Amino acid sequence: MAAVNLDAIDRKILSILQADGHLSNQEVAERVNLSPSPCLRRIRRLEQEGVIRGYVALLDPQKIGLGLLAWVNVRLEKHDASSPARKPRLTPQEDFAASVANWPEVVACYAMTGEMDYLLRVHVEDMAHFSRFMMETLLRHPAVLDVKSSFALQKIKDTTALPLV
Amino acid sequence: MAAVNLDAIDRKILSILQADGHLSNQEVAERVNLSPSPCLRRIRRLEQEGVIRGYVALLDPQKIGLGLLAWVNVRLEKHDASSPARKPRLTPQEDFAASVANWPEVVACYAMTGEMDYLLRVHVEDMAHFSRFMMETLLRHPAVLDVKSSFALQKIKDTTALPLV
DNA sequence: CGTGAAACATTAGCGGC
DNA sequence: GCCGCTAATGTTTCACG
Repeated sequence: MAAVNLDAIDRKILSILQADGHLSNQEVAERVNLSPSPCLRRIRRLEQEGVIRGYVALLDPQKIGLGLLAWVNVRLEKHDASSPARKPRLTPQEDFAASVANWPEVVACYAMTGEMDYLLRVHVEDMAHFSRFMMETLLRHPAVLDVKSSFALQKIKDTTALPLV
Repeated sequence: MAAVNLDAIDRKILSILQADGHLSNQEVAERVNLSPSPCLRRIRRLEQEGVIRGYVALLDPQKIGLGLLAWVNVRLEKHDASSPARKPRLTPQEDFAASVANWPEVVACYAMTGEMDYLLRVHVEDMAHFSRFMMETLLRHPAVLDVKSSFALQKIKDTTALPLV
């Protein structure tokens, strides 16, 4: 969980693989001025330490028909401890988190500071689908008290590449 | 830009590569019950059509010392058209977008509906770094009128895999 | 860390359904 | 059109210096 020590070559490897995860080890080795085997050893080490969480293909939402991107702020009911006949199996938080895991249109969900409890990133086809998701899924969830939605008008920047400190 | 026609095998390939972009073509071919060459031809076609935008390595923010994740809502000054001595080179929107591209701690930025104009996702080491980013960079930007920040307390879900409709 | 060799993967051409 | 075979080329990976 704690931060890992990285030297300059490690950081260079990470920044290369953040930009293109499909480069061959040989290509990466060339760019960091190493021969293939030590470069591969570093990459495997970074994978095992969990610095590299994995490799993925990124898709274009428009091209697969997901034309609408929304952020939804969600507030949950406060766990009412005044009259619990018996202890519920799940807190509202646990119940909500478990549901979010099964909603594919929700690609990200964070518990947040501030007025609202959760921030969700939601990809859907269009406003009709968003409306259905809200009415039939999110607002029907027993733990959900209140929601506020905003919609993306324009993407200025969106990268999976983290700054290397 | 428009959505692309995908058959069941294309969707299966995409869902496999969204989960693991490092699988060999042979492995993918096996899982979709195709021999390697037609599978590779499909993957190359999906890449060329832009359905697959690219392949990347995902890093663990904690492991590289990025312990704080913030969302920042930004409101820009309204372009004052009442007394322009001469036309400025950039609108406040263009000016802000150009700056965001150069701030590595801002990994995502969307123009949004609602009260605030932009939503930024910001990865930094800790609150001291966040404070410096705000004071010395974001709030000093001439186009920025007003900001509101929230901080991630807990990650419930965060995936790059989009739902395949 | 680098070298070399075996094992493995990618990819283009061609024939068949 | 889309599939699958084959064969040449390129890549990964490991033992060893």
